[in-house]
Amino acid sequence: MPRYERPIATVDAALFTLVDGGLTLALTRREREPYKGQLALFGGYVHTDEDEDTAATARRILREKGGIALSYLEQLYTFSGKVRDPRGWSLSVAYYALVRPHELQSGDARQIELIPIGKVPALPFDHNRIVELALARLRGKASYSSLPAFLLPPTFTLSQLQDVYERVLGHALDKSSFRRKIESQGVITPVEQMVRGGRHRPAQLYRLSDRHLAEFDRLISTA
Amino acid sequence: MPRYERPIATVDAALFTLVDGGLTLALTRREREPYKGQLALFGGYVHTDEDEDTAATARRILREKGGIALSYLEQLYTFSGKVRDPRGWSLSVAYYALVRPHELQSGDARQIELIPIGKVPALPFDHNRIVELALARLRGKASYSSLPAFLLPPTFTLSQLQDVYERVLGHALDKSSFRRKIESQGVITPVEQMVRGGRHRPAQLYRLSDRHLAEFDRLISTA
DNA sequence: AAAATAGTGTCTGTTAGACATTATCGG
DNA sequence: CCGATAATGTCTAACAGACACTATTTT
Repeated sequence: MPRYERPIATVDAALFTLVDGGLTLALTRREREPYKGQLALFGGYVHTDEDEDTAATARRILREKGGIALSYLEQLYTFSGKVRDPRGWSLSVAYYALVRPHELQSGDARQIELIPIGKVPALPFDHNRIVELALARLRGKASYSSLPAFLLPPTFTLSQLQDVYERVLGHALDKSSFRRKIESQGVITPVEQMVRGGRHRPAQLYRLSDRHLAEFDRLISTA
Repeated sequence: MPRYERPIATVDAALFTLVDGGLTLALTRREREPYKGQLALFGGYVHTDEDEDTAATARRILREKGGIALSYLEQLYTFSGKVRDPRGWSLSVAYYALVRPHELQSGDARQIELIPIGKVPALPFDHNRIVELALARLRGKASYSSLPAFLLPPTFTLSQLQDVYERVLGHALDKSSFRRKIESQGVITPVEQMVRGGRHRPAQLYRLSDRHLAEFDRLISTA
């Protein structure tokens, strides 16, 4: 048995969604010390009596604090050290998660604050580092996977899909190249329905071919 | 303050090197229970009084048990749960590391067992999962970065470099395409020296242009 | 000269990027 | 018919993969 004090073990989650089409971080006000009342990532202690593993901890915290159905959850990185938490040597297993906009409506609005990713304020602990890493991971995976589609409703048009990719990646994409790439990768399947709206040609609706994340054989064009 | 017991916090490291040109995993025999005497990854408790963070824990463990100078160290994933360790709810921050073959000579040979990656036996805890994930990460990064070069001496020929890439990736590469890719990415720099040996044309020696990992703008050919 | 490996050249099919064109809706 | 967005087509440059060929050493 160890002679050493066990570190504090917590889980933090960077939760992303779309608000008015823009990539948005969901934060919450801390209910306890330290930093009580401050805006921070969703986070909490590992409950060794009820959590199967740290992914379960993350899901429990988001369920308790927001009541949110996640479309994607992935472990990001584990942050650790003596100084990152005033309570002492700590270890935070960080996750990032995506939520579809219409799912977020069902969350407890009083416990969720939505901040556009360009306007994230200074956060307690090393939460700004976590957000930066989560964004980098999100952008990285967006360039070679179906990840951004998990921010959309179950069915969507190709224009909507291109728009989310552009929002996540942060730059414009060529329509023709984008469609070629997405269709050649077989990650989406047309559904028997069209969207009519506005005075223009109706758009084909699609869904993800697979409920899980699909990786492409090459990168999305960098335009 | 939490009402919950803190989980056990450990660090495990999958250490890779080359032996006779082949990718090899370095293991050690456990000095303590549980699984005392069994072959396992290098691992140990986080020492909150002396370790700056978990990367420092990993370096300390490898220093103590092997006396090894690492050429590369990267956090891999954090494994957690109630059942993975007989001592109780535990959390292992897993790392993987690369060592240059000539550096391994300086390690304590009695504490290191070298196993070709095709012949890794059943290991305690979830160490086989860690090894699999480490290999997958290593192979993934090999296809778009200078990572395999960290398994070579500071200077090397292009033939040696291609050989390590092939060993890590597990398949042959086209010589012409490989050289084009590597040289176009600017990750290596020729040094003022040639290697003469064998009855053939001497080879140009190179070194990495940067001490750090360099990523390519596209994948290495899949041949 | 022969053997062996280092290093270069060339052809071809595929793909990304740019951009133009056609299609189909609502009004 | 017009405005708007959906969807498709075309051209070109860049690149990967395959493979042939040349270069320089030792024996």
